[in-house]
Amino acid sequence: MKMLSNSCLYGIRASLLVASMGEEKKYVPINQISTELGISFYFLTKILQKLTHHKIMMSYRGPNGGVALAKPAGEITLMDMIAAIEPDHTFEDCIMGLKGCGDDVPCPLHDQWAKVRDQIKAMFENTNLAELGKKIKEDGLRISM
Amino acid sequence: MKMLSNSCLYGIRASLLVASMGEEKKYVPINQISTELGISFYFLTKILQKLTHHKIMMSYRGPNGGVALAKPAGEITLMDMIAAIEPDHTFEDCIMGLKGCGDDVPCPLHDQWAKVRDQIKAMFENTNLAELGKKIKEDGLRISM
DNA sequence: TAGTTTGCAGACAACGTACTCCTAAATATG
DNA sequence: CATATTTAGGAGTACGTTGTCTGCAAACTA
Repeated sequence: MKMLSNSCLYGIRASLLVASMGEEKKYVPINQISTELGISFYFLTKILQKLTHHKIMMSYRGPNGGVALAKPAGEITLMDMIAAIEPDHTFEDCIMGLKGCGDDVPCPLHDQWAKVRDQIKAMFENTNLAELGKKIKEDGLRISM
Repeated sequence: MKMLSNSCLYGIRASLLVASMGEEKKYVPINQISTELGISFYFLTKILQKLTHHKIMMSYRGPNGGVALAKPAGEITLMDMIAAIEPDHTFEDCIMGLKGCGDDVPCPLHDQWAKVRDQIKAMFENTNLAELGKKIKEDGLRISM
């Protein structure tokens, strides 16, 4: 069950890696990120460009250049990332794909689905990069394969 | 947020329509289903073929032919439909797309996501066509656009 | 038997996502 | 200024899903 596109997943994992690098090294080269995460350099470049366009990251060209978070990690939610990378992604759709489905004219699964859907939405809205980064460091979790 | 492919959605809605037609008219022509639901006839034909191959539906050619449920609607769950139409669909994947993520080596979102994921899975496993069809009839809900 | 209705099967086109490659622009360093 | 490094941006490829079309097989009807 694929909730998010690969682009989105790659963007989140890359941001998490940058966030976990700490402050000492301001810009992280995309080449290094792609190598550590096992993601195509060319593809990752495109995705991170979207993030810089949306002011979630900032970039710098030339030697010692790369990308860095444009805001504190605690102020970047997963929902921000999704909105930047997959702008058409919505969390309102009917699970049966019916156009007019809603609280007033619900489809047969509407009530059950709306509850679950809202949980997912809340999960993305309430999780920020700092929180995730902390878990990665403290619990020894990983964002690479 | 698209949980199921269009093929799956079309298959479910078509089955629901057939189920709601009652017993008097044994076979329902695909042409009629596609017209009522606003789905491409050619495409729907392909999808329903998958269902007949999986013995969820049965078909009959020639005049007064069409498709019909091969079992009582109460014995066909949404999960059965998904398995037949989208055989590669799994409900185990990590939401971050990480390969080895699981209860033992969880990704930062694993615990939250596993709970939601299991709810979705249960929803598909515990809902059958009879139940949905009943709601459609009694509550005046619709499966067309 | 001939013609009509219906599903079956295979090929094909259109589209979006994923991914690759190449050139240009910016920046640092000698 | 020349060269190396690194992102930016546009073009192009690969593949799966969606959707279309055509010919064929089965079944009914006259």
